[in-house]
Amino acid sequence: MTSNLGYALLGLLARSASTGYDLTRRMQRPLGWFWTAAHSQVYPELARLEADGLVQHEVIEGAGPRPTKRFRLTRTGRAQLRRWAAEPAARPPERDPLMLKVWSMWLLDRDAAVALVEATRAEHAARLEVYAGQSLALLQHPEPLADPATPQFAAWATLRAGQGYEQHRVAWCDWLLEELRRDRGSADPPHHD
Amino acid sequence: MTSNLGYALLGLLARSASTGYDLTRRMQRPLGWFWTAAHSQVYPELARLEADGLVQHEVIEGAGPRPTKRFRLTRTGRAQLRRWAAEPAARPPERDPLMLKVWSMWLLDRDAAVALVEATRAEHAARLEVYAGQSLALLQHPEPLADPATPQFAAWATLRAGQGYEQHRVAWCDWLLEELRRDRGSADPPHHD
DNA sequence: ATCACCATGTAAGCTGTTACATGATTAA
DNA sequence: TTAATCATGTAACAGCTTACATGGTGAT
Repeated sequence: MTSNLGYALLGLLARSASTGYDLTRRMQRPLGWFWTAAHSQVYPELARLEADGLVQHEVIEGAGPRPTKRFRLTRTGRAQLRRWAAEPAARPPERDPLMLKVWSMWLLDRDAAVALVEATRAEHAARLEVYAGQSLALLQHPEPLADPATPQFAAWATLRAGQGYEQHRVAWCDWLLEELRRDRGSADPPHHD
Repeated sequence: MTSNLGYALLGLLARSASTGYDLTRRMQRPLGWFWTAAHSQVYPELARLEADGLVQHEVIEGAGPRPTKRFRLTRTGRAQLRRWAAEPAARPPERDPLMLKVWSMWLLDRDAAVALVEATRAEHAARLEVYAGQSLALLQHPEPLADPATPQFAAWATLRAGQGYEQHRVAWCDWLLEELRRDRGSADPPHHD
């Protein structure tokens, strides 16, 4: 019954115990490259995980107006995380807002289409640079990257996937720009409103 | 105020007028490769679009127990679709269940990890074949593919993106499998529960 | 003095999924 | 006669986003 968000939190807690606040921060990067959550989602989910016996908290001294809780994985939680990680992942229903726009791109004149694709390309290229920095940081300690049983290896694998994705998007943008620019004949859109 | 789903429907109606039922079917393929919706979402959305003056319906003869409605784009709807298509697309918060599993893959023994990645690779390779078939179908009429002002060109561009994406995923799986298999020393997972 | 950071929660609203509901026509 | 297809809707629920709410400590 545990949700994807729940497993994201378990995955963070398997690395180290944290407060809800800290988990929210750790969700931003690098986990946030492929799964995000706001704190308003994190706190109720932690309560659910605790009700299911997958995590436990102890109250520690902290700065907030309410008691500060440090959560850690239980043995049950760790076992369930392992079981879930081994099951094949369900393909998510892809929802790509850019492709939705491209789907209706035939209504645009060439300049508008080119501008859209160029803006997209720039965003993906920028993300690639962020990943390159992250990559350098990981390569500072290359030993664990060779061992699939380390969390560093897992982070490395997801980063590689992110880089591959961005490279594919940049290449696609370049292809599309070439196609759009090759077309010199029909600069007019099909209908003007 | 129109949602992505609304623009998906407008994008379909810009190609041809349809009933809600037919729009639901047309959402499956090829639009469904990057945006899906169930009929329970389509009907209320069509009502909203009509309230906003972006689509209009006429009642036609049909098979259902209720009046059958054929929807078409209004001039306002077409103009709004064009405006929206030209604006840069917001990057969606990426949510990739596979990467979530990979993030916790360091808890698995090598065989389980390999099995997971192999299953993933097979799925992406299968999708590539589907796209290849779609590609052949589009290439039966190659003329409009050279003209960015045709809906065929737009469909072609999204298909190209889909192919690039699947290729990148397959390549990433192959890289990861190699990494996992190269590691012969630490076949044991870090903790057994 | 004001802002950022630590820290935890609730509430309202939107999007999307699954299930419920109806009923005619056509093909196996 | 049984199932698939055409055809349209509602309801319940899950997940996520945005906003509301509180209050202490340390830096500028």
